[in-house]
Amino acid sequence: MRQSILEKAHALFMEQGFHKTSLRSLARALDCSPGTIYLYFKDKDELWSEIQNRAFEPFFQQLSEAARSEDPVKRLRDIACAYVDFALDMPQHYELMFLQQAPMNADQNAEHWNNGKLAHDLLARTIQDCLDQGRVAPGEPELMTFNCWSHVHG
Amino acid sequence: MRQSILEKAHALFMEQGFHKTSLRSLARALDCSPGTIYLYFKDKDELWSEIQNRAFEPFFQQLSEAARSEDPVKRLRDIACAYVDFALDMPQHYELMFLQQAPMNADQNAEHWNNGKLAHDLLARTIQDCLDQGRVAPGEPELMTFNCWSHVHG
DNA sequence: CTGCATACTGAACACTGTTCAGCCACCTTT
DNA sequence: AAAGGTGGCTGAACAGTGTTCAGTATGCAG
Repeated sequence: MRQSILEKAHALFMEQGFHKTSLRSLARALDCSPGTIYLYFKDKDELWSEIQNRAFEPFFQQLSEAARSEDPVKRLRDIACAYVDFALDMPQHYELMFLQQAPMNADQNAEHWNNGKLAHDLLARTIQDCLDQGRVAPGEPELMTFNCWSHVHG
Repeated sequence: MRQSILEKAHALFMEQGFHKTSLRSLARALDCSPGTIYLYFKDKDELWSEIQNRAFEPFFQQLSEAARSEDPVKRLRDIACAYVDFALDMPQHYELMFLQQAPMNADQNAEHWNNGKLAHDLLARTIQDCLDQGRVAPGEPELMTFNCWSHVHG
């Protein structure tokens, strides 16, 4: 049941966005009552977080597969390419991850952010390596991570 | 009246965000009925757009004042500085403009986007000038505009 | 005093997320 | 076979939302 809720919700969120998808219509699409959803997710937000977090999983996987090279600079470049490839190859996933502006307010710093954080850490680590080897101009690592992130993202 | 709606809405949106601010509570804060708001704005979204667009006004002004230099490269740098200064000096405004993720879905390509577009154009023009003078590595102008934007933004 | 705009009201509609008493099928235990 | 739990699910109910619209008040022309 939990699984089928996740799948239907994924589909509906994707095609209608977060706010225009009501739990009632989701329940109707699943042939169950609205209350049922609350047996598996405490919130609409929690359901959303779960789905969004799952969307990050293949993303993170693709990024880490790309980051195999020994040379940290090349690794950085590979990650960037993987990032863009992912965004272009699976636009639905990408949209789900980022463009869908939704709650986020509640738990931007919460534990649900797993896979997103993993990806961020991967990038941060690579950059740190570059710095350690003196391969790029030195600077505040966290700041550079963000810079790279938003640079590729834009 | 229209003006006082805008002001109160601005305040409430800012301190509570878009979704947690109901038109009813806004009406209560203004000592008027919910219907009154609909005499001046056709939508909650339109009210929001209006406010967000107004928030861009001083931003654009600060940016264009910074962009006085003859040298396009220096101009580019000045714009970037002005951008960051604005974000740091007036964090409420900045938050209202960007971090508040709200409708946007409806009319991302609509006419309301005036001041935001002005700022974007200013940046695009400056970059074009840099290119024309061969002062930076050549590339797709629109893409570079976005790159710069997100780079400074991040 | 009458007519006519204008500015506003507030009840009503069709939704929303969320809760909770109660139901029903299943699995012990007696 | 009867009694008692127990977990999964229901659907009515609550409090709130954005939005609409018939109706009211106010002030200004003729």
